[in-house]
Amino acid sequence: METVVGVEGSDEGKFEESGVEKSSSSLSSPKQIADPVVYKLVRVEGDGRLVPATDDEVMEVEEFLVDEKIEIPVVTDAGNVECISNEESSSGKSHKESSEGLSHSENTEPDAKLSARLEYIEEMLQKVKQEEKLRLACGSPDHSSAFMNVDSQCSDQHDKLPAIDKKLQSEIPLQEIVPSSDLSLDDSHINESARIGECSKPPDGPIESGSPASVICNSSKPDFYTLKGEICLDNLSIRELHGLFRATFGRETTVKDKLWLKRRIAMGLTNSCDVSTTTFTIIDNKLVNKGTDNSFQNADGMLTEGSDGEAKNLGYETSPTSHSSQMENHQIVLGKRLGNLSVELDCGSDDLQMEHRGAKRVRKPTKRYIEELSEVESRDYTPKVIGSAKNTGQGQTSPKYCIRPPGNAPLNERTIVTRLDSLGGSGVQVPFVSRVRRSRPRKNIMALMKFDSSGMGVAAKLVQEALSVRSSPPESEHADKVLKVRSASEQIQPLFAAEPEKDKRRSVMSTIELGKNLGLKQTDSSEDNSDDGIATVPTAKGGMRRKHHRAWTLVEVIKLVEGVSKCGTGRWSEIKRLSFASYSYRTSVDLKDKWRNLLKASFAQTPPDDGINSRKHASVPIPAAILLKVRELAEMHAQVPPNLGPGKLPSISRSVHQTRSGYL
DNA sequence: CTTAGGG
DNA sequence: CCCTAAG
Repeated sequence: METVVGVEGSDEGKFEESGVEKSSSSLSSPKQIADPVVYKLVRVEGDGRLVPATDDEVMEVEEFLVDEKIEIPVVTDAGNVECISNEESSSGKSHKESSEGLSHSENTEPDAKLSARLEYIEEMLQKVKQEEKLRLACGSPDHSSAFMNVDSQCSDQHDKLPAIDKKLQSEIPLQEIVPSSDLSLDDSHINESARIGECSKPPDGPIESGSPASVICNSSKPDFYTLKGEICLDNLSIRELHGLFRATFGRETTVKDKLWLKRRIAMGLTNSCDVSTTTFTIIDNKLVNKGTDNSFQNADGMLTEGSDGEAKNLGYETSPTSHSSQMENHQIVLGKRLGNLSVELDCGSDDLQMEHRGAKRVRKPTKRYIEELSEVESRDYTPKVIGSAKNTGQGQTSPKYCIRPPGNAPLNERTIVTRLDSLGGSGVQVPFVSRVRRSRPRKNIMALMKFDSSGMGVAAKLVQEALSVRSSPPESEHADKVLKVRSASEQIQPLFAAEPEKDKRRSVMSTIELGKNLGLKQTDSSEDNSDDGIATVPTAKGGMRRKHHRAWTLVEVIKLVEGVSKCGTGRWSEIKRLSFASYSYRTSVDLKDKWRNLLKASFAQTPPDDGINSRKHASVPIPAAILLKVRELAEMHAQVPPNLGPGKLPSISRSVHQTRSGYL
């Protein structure tokens, strides 16, 4: 015992010296609550997070440390050595176990060795640092982390939580929904823990409850959380509770109900405990390479034989990277879980919750037509809600938004796309449905896909940033050009990844047909744009207008004329097939429209100008020749089928006459 | 589906 | 360009 005490003291001193104050500071500063809780659960906190709370425990640890010391050297450097370490640990463990017994309980051998301690300390320091880093990176308040640590420690030391967790898990593996959180503390806790357990599973991988840890857990009892939650929180004032709440959940709460606060906080704590426990467990069983993440884990290891090996590894040298990553994930997960929890539980009105819900409900099943009529609706209307994206939080450990798993079909993609609505300036995310050409998917589909992909990229960005940045519609063209290259390849799957930066260009597909086609027209290089620059322009007022407008290039016009001359007017589909096969965009309708315009233009021009194609105001100057041709064709066709247009003909004929006269 | 016409 | 209505 004495030895132990001495050890503790030394540890403390060391920690302080090293400047690992963080743990202590966090603990002390954030909440008074911590003290009570800590005391009960983790007494060691004050000393150092890592140090076991109880003397007995400490002793145990020391023992472990010794072992570690001995064994560690072997395992040391490998970050991945988990397995090895484990084995070793197990071997070492066996010794300890024999002496200690399986349960971490206080089987202590007063062998404390400084060297072991030192190592341990070092490890701790590293961890702490990493934690700090993470925290900073995440921007999460120290408190939370402190909490987590505390929790973890507590849980670890007592092993009660883990036990609960395990139990719950085994019992209610898939229960996600908390029926009623309000019922009783116990119930809520249970539910929560169960849920958490489940949640934790996916990210980390299948958890098995056969590990030593589980055994330990079983031995322990579930009263822990109750104690923690109720007792600790009981003493706090509302204000303190609020603070605690904030620390725990990272947000403010307006609720003044002490009970509620307590409950929630308790839950949060429990959760965190659970999480940590779970992680730990997982590690034991699965040996995730990440190595143990948190100091508490180390503590665990020390205490429990199971984690022993891991602790060792860490103590010696864990690869920082894996370490950090793990931690990050861990934290994130926790946060998410908390968030979910809060959402589910939400007794009061929290912004977060509101947001979530709001997002979910946004979608409106409106019909397309209706949509058109009412712009507002159009925006909101979305077949598939993106809400899913938001929801993703649950199972997903990944910090980023996972919009959707990549393998989805194009449709899905489209669905997924989210657009930040410029509306109101508030960065509301609205699912964006690209308006595809209803009529012709054919080749256009490709274009669409591409479009979607681009759009998606934007969307993704938006989502991530949640800023009011809107895709610049006008630039679409430019973008198109830029993308051109990519567009060619693009036709296939945009494959928007969950990754925010979707911009990444896909490897080029063999599909450069477009390029070939383009090759046909030498005239317009600009025209060759294989991709259609479809961009939807969100008009503040009218809703989104497709900016699809693709300027007709001269080549196109020429082709059109040619086609018309060949096939005649009205056989647009034919023309399209013949002359515009290469152009995916430009539907027969488009051709027709263009022709109409051309006709109009030619006629309009003709009178004033003698066929001088002065008309250059348009970006694309149409050569007189073309106009002439158009006129000619118009005339011809008009004349050819006299039946058709008695009404129409007159005008044409007249124009023709004029033209002719002028021409001739 | 394609064509023709209106917005 | 988009959207629809007709054949």
